[in-house]
Amino acid sequence: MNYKKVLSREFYNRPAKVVAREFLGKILFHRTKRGIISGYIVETESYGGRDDPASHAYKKITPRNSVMFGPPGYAYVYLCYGFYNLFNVVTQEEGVPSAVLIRAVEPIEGLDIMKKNRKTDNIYCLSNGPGKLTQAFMIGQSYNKEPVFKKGLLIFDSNNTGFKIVRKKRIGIKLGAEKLLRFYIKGNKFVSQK
DNA sequence: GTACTGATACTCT
DNA sequence: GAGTATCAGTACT
Repeated sequence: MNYKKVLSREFYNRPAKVVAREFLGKILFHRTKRGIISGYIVETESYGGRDDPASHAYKKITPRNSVMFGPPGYAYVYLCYGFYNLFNVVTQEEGVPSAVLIRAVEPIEGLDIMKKNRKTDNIYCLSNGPGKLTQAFMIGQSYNKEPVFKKGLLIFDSNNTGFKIVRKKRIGIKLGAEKLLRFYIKGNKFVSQK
């Protein structure tokens, strides 16, 4: 597998919905002690801004959501329902709360590691959901507030562009659910929901 | 195939 | 104390 360049800080310094859209087809990459894990990003959701009631940063800054107010290109890992970590990347300039949730990934490398992490041999169940992909990729709380443009957890550019993008409603939220801020690759089998 | 439920722990009020 | 950006398992049709 050839990896092109790592996405720069500037890539993230744009509105979340733009980054969310451009994330599709890019490569999530994690260098771990057990080997390299990587996959194409096939599904994302955009959060943030003062006008988005579904965003954690909608009301005000708190210790938990403070990363979203920080500079772009940093990870925001959040524990949901007690045991699932959700992986976001902060976008837009410092002071503007916004982030992109990575919802699903198509595995490229590290299939064996993912299968062990997820305790299944079904490749379609390894990373087709936000909680699942953090398990498969071994992304935990320790990555919260860590940059994704250096070190071991990275997002690479790719020339995987031959696909159509579908825009849909976001999933699992109550407020702001009507906004079309979920993006996924049309026809991809690793998308969590159609 | 769809519908409902319980597990679980952390954050903010 | 209430709510939560989920998932897997079970019970149905």
